[in-house]
Amino acid sequence: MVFLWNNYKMNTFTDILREHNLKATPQRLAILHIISKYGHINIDSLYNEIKEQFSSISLATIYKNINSMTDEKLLVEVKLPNTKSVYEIIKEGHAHLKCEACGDVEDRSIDTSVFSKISNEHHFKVNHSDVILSGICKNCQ
Amino acid sequence: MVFLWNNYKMNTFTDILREHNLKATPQRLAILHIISKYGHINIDSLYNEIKEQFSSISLATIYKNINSMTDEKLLVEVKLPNTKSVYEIIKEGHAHLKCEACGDVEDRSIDTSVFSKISNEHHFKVNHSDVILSGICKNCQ
DNA sequence: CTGGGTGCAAAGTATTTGCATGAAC
DNA sequence: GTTCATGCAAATACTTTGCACCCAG
Repeated sequence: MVFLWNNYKMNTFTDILREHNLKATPQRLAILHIISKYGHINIDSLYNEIKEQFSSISLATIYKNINSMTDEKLLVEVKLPNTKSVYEIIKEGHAHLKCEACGDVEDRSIDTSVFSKISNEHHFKVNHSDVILSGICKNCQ
Repeated sequence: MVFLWNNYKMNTFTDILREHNLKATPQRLAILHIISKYGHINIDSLYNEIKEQFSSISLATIYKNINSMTDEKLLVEVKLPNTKSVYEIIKEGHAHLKCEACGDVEDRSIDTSVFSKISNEHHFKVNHSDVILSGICKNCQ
């Protein structure tokens, strides 16, 4: 699914924001657009990219919005080893493959049966899983 | 394996530090002792606990040591959702179960075949895995 | 119109750095 | 004796907050 900077998708993000009790401001739409363009992004890169459209946007606005969207479960923070966190639009169960050479992060679907197994064996009710595999990607090998 | 504050174990940590090109200072031995006592700990708790033995220890010393021991692959940082990172002595493949109610973090061994599968299918050479399952632990249910 | 959002500047937190002294080996 | 570690204070980096103004609904 590719998100484009057009009316159809802007309306989609508008709707999504409203469903999450957030007003659809141009800054928020731009944040969502950029995140969906890259899949996941860190605060600094997001700030740099969004400044091209909103030259006077404040870093505080970025932080406030990332936090409110995260609180409303629209975004999720992915904490990565040896790098800054990235943020992405929430979606279900996938692993992150982080290349230690080029820094690139890919999403991969994952068989979650291991987790339900742990869940059952240890009577631990799993609500959310974070799986990050660090290594060397295909291109860098 | 239980680590105790006795000569045997202190010598062990002394050796481990030297094997990692680090001098075995009392502060470092205390840090390792405390980490092994709890399994994993965040910077603030570590600082508070270590002050009981070294009342004048500096936070900078904690940071420097955690960083050097992490650089030398003696410790590893575990980044957790919605909480500060904890540090633990490096050991192989285990998942972290983090209780969203009481905040406790448990280690569980994990079947890594899923990861080798991803590895093979996507030609990604996995060096390290971080698996964090967030949910509700047995006691808090 | 009303409530929430934005941008700025300032305040907080967290982490790192420089340097003189001191300890490990 | 050398080299590296410690502890302090200062610097830097990162994130949040307060407030006046503004815009989405």
